Amino acid sequence: MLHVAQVARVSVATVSALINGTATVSPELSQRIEQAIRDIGYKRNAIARSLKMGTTRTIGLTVPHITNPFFTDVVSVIQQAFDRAGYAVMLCCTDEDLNTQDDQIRLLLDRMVDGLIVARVGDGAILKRIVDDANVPVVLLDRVCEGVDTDTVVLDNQRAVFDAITYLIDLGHRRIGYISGSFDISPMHDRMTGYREALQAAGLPVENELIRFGNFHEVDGYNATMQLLSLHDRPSAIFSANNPMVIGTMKAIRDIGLSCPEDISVACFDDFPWSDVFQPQLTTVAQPVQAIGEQAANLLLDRLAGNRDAPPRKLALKGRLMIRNSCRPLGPPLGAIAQSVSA
Amino acid sequence: MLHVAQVARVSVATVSALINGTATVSPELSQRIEQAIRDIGYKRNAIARSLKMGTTRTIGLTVPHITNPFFTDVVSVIQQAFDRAGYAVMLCCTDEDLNTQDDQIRLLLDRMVDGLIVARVGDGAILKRIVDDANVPVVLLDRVCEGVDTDTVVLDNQRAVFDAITYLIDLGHRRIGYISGSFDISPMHDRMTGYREALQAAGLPVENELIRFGNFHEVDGYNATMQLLSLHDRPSAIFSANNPMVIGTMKAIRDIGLSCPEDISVACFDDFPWSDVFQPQLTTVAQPVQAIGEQAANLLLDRLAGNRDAPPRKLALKGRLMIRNSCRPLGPPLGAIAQSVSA
DNA sequence: TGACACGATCGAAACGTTTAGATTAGCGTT
DNA sequence: AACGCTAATCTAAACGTTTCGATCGTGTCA
Repeated sequence: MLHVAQVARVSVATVSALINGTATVSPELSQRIEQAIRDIGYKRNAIARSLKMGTTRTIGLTVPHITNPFFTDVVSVIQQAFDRAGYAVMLCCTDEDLNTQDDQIRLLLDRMVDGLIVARVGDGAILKRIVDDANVPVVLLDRVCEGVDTDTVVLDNQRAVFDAITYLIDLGHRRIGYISGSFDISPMHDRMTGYREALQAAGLPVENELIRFGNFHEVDGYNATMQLLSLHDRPSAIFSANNPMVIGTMKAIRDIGLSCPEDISVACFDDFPWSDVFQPQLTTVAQPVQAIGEQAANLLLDRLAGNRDAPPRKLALKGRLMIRNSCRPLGPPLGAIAQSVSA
Repeated sequence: MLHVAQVARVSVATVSALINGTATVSPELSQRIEQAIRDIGYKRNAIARSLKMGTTRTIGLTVPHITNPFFTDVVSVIQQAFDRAGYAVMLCCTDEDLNTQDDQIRLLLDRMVDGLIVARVGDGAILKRIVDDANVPVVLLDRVCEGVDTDTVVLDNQRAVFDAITYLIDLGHRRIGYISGSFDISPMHDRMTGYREALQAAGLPVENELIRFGNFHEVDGYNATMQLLSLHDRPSAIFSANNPMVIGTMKAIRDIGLSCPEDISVACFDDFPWSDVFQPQLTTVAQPVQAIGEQAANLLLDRLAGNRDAPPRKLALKGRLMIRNSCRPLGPPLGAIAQSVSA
């Protein structure tokens, strides 16, 4: 900028005024400056600007795993929204790990992001401290957090799973296996509650041997399913609390020589683009990813626009049960059904 | 930092020296400073540091679409690699659009990223200018670019498609539909060449009516497939040049009342996690995503570590044909085969 | 005892912006 | 002709670091 000013024979202040439109500058000088900018190929240094202005026009986004299609979609929507608003997005993956997440958030705050969208954080206390320390607006995604009073976008997880399990019960299933993610984050807790309540509402027992825990990955779903399928009295249906784990479930079913839905029904949380193209077409709980991403972005953009003092806003969205053909009604001999379907 | 210095009754220079270990500071002062840092809750301002140092420890990464599972995986690998090295990653999605990509790269350069990984850029000239202007190391991914002489990681696209098409020919297919992405990026060009050469090597004609173009999205695959299937003499197999489009292909096949592989065989570029769990299990060309991501990250990290003057390195990796059951041999009546397979 | 090296600490300039406040010139009013 | 007003421009301080060179004891050696 100094260089531009010298070439245009003006002061840096005038150059700055022209670039930012913060003051009127005469036509002659404007032209000289613009010419100099073009000649030199000058680009404003955003770092210096950030230092002076105290704002980076960058936000931080942390998700557990970008390969989970739910988060992939949400990241995509959020990225687009901030792109439109002229913000850059720094993306971090926490790998479902608390320490990693902690590090990531610190990394982002060190870089002076203007705001933070955090999906699925583990520990309320740490987050709370971080949020309080750095005076930066935070939006929590897919997670409520005790003691952290900030904008939040979540799904009504409990209700969604309640509906899905009730659907299975209505089909005639009595022993329904449930594969949960680790319990220290609220969605997993709520989903499990939905499972229990659906069983109880139908007068069915909640049996611990039917409940397994995994760490969200495919391999965890695989192992959990293997355990469920080798039970003395194995379940007739399995519900997986997230998407990567259901891949493991399907692989385990295949490896053990069973098939879905003939031998065992499967449903899971989170829809994905392929679900209605391949067989079996998985019955899923679809989250409104577009809305979730947009709402989260809007909440943060609103804070960034200056609306700092509004009370925390908590948005709860509804999931939708996408009924396909991976769950079969219990009762009639299977052969007949399969025939008539494939005809 | 000034505040810390005042509280510890030392100069800012000493605080800086202690924090960075750039000079020895006596035990007493060290202790006073550390205490002050703790008391105040001081965090070094990375922006100010970046301004002074001329380095942000941040890299820019642009991909066409993060929802394409190939790019999702690559992004994930790259993110992890840079995370380990203490770099943050700014992610941009170009939406397969040239102007968008241009804007994104400018945005990233304005923010003084230390390096850039660009996947699938469209126009060589623009990129070249940008790369030359900003004196920043660039790694090209999934794309060679005429006139831009920089580190590159690509797949041997031509060979990979050649092998896939040859596989279909060996199965007895003679009329093989091909759905390409738009032609102005090198992978699409090379893949098409692989298609043509495989046909020619087998003495088969290259028929234009069997070749369709789309813009990488599901809907494009859908439309292209609809056209192919309504041909007077429709193809017995379809190869889709990318992954999202093949979803459209499968949906079109379903909507038109056909089934795969019974009525039509399907194969595509890019593997995805679900491909061997659901039916039909899609035959795909799998890219070594892990290796691609790691190599790209390593190339850039090496430049960032100071190795600026080494000549551009071009890495070409090999794809792998994952043969599953979405392509059937032509000839014998289908019933018998399906029976024996499902038994 | 003086010269000198060395280790610890500090002062101040620099990175490239923004911006408050000072300065200047031009112009109409009285 | 003196005055004040406005618009255009400039000067210089600030943002929070890093780092070069200066300063100041202190101990060592001749």
